[in-house]
Amino acid sequence: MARAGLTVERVVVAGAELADQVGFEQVTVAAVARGFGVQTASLYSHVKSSHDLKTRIALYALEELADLVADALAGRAGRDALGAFADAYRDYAARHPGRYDATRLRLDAETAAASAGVRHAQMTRAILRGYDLTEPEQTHAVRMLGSVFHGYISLEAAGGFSHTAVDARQSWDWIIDSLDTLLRQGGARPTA
Amino acid sequence: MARAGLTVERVVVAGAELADQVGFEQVTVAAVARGFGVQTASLYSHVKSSHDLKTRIALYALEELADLVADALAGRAGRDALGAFADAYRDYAARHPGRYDATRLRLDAETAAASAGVRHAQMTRAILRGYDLTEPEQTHAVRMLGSVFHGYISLEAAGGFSHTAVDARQSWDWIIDSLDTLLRQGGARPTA
DNA sequence: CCCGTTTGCCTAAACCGTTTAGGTAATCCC
DNA sequence: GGGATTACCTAAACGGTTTAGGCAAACGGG
Repeated sequence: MARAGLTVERVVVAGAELADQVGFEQVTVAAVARGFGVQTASLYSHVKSSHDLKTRIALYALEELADLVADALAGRAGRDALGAFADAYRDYAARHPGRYDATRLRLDAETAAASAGVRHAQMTRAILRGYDLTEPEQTHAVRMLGSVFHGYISLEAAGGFSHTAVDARQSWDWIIDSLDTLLRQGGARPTA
Repeated sequence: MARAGLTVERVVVAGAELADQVGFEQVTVAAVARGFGVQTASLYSHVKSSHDLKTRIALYALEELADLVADALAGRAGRDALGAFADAYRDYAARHPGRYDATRLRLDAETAAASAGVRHAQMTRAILRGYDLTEPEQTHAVRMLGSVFHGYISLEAAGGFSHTAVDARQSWDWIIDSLDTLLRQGGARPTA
């Protein structure tokens, strides 16, 4: 019986590719097994469960994305860094929709703490260091940036912006410019 | 054989309640049937498929939320309206997590066009009329507001903000204040 | 009020994905 | 070359989905 040469890594990568093709939701132990021409039960030597498989795909995508973002950020600061940061996320979501979805899988606290999610948060804070914000404000700003990018990308992926004539790219740029403006003046703080 | 008196509406409402209890993902034709003490197959006279059930729950939640938002908005304008609008969403998500999740179900174009999603967009535009924005800017701003609220609520629900000491409510208020400030000055348009 | 129609719910059965248990054969290491 | 490990298998239970076909309750008209 010729072996397919499965390993956890190969299974996870195959799962990630499958996610991009058919959607993260549709990634199933059985479907991945079919891709390898192998019995479903055979994969259970490599992954504990369907949920385990999905979690591993999520962690993999999180790493991959963090690497790309780190690259995009190298040597940039201010509005330039903010734009590169945002574009890295948006590009990844466009190129790898399934993996990007995986990225949003709810992880339990300890798994999350050990994941590349931490690097994402660090990079966001690094960008904000280019602006002049007090401590609680910086946290608010981290949350705001996460919300905007995350929200925009989901809504765009869900087709939420395709009904209007205005180009999504223009809105994206306008939003980034606005955030930059806002952060430069220290956020809400203006009517002081 | 005593009839349970099922109708599409009762099935959908039961599905929505179940979603709030166990999560939208876990809503299944079989589970709803169990709730009625009825055979699974019986529900298929009322709902075409599992996907059809979920779509109907989504449309129901979208209507309900639009009604609440409309109420919250009545007689308000400016920062006041913006805050009430945002809080209506956040409250709904907190009170009915399953239904809020349903709200984000990917709908095909025609279903979306016939849904209460249209009212949501109209209300967002109504708020923005209180600020002085040119036409393309208004569309950008609609997208930005949608992104922020949507993104923030998802991230908060996913537990993304629970690792830091800073209170989520404070961030929320800071973000709304910031958006208000930003919109009052016309968005990105600063260095003119 | 009774008969025909509609409709609400049923049983049966096929299909698919998940998961566990236990087995066999290929490969690795000494 | 032999013993341990690894990769993959078969078998089987379980649960959700969905279709087909049936019976009985409710309903409306004569």
